[in-house]
Amino acid sequence: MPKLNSGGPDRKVVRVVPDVLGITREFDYYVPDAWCRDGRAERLGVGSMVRVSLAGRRVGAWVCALDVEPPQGVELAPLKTLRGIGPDAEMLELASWAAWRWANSRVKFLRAASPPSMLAGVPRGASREPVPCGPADVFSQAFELARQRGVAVVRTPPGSNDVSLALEACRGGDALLLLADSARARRLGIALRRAGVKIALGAQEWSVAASGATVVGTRSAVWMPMPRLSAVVVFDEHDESHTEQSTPAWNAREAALERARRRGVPVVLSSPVPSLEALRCGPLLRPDRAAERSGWPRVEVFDRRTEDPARVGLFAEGVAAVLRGEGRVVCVLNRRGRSRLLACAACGELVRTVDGASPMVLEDSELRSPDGSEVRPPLCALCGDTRLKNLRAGVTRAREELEALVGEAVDEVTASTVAPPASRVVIGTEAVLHRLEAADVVVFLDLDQELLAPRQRAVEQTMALLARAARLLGPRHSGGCLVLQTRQPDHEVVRAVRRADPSIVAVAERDRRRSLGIAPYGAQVLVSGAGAAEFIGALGNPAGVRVLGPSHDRWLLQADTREPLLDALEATPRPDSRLRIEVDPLRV
DNA sequence: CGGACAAGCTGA
DNA sequence: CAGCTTGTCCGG
Repeated sequence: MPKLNSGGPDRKVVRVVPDVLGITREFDYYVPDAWCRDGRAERLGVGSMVRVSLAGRRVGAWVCALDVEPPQGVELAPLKTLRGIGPDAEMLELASWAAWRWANSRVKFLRAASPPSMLAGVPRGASREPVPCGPADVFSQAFELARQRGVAVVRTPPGSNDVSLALEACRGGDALLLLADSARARRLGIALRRAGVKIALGAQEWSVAASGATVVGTRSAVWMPMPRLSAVVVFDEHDESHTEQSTPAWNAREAALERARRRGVPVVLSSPVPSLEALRCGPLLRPDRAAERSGWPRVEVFDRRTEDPARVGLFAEGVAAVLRGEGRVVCVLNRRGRSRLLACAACGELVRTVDGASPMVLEDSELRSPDGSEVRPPLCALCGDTRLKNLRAGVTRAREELEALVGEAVDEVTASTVAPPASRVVIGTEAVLHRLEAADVVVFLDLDQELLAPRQRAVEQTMALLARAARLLGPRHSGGCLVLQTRQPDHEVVRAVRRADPSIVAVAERDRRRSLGIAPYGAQVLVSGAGAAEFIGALGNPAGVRVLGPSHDRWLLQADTREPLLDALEATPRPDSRLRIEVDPLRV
């Protein structure tokens, strides 16, 4: 049978994915005869990166299949250039899955899985060095469980050592170690290298990873090649840094879980405050009560309701004594957004919705909830007094007050600050907790702002913030102190850190989210952008999917399970205008 | 994505 | 009906 379409008899034909956003199809090209003579055909394989001519222009492409049967009646073109090696078959498939999972282009994930600069080939991998065995502890138990069940969650006190868990993961093969920030990844990488583990640290060492190594890095490391992958650890799995902030807003924990499932290797998720998502994946291992307690700092709570309402300022009575002591003091005041917080000037009660979950603000002489569903006259729900006081003050104002209070210079740290703070006492937004390594006292000047933030995940985000503060403070015996200024001293978050028992929050949150049908007990997708209306129209009303909105030009899709929702998104044609689809949004 | 081409609008 | 805009299709 003559092959009219293959450019000649017995020509090798490969299938490629063009590196062009907006093209989802695959195309076939034949391998030029010259490549067969000079050995390039030998090097060509699934995952090779090439250049091809497509619709008259040169574009990059990934080879996704060899020796394919092209469709009849199509005149094939030759491959133009062999550029180097790229994502292997495993990662090509994972990228396809990720495209579905986060309702976005496969090309974006293939780019993430490609080397940062072209590589001709993979260096021969050295044989594995033996990794020293640690003592049988909670970490080895975690891996034993994970090997049986696929996934295990281990609750580690804040600031616990990454190295012993990492070494446990490296036993018996190459581990994928994902951390929430690059400084910590670098530190762990260096420690492992010292311990004799062959590692690839970050994307720059893509070729090392491809030759077989333990991979240490932040979220993007989940796309690194790992021919001998044997275990996965996600450190601080609850941390929002594991989620990419721009679209596609993929999450490294979820990607790692899927990658491990496909490879049949165990995953250990570690965190001082495990997410509900993690807790649903596998059994939880906890350190004993005494060990966990010793990992959290001492907590001091200032109940702001008990103060003279007429004189209540940013700093509680008595907190000054804590601030004037020795050592580094960090004050946290998140100033994000413009939302105000009102309290009764007579009794100190916060002005909030009936369910107590959100603050209400004064608009047109009426109190309104953030979603506008609740409106009432401007009086205190508890004592009926009409005098309401705005509790908000910005970081800059607070810094001046703080300087007056402690009688020394105070530096301010926000997300845009570059210079490291030099003063003993520092004030800032939560960015300050990311900027500093250690502190003796951390004061949350307005914990209620965090707890009452109009976000679905406000409670777990506050808990994560406190865990980060606890890391700065070090274990209990080091003498650090976590100070909380709040009008909700009985809130589950406050009880949880006081008792060093994150389960208190997990249980309360689990019940709340179950009853609301939100993640991880329900799937949510946020659709926005100029093309959103058109897209929602084209989506129609798929079975099991609830379409809410628009509110602020955004639609919220909800379903009991993720799969039918994602399948519906995949099947819906994209409009030409801008469209942002966020699966499992962190803020709704 | 970006080029090709078809269908639709405008002004003489 | 040339000359232009807008829309739809398709690429190997």
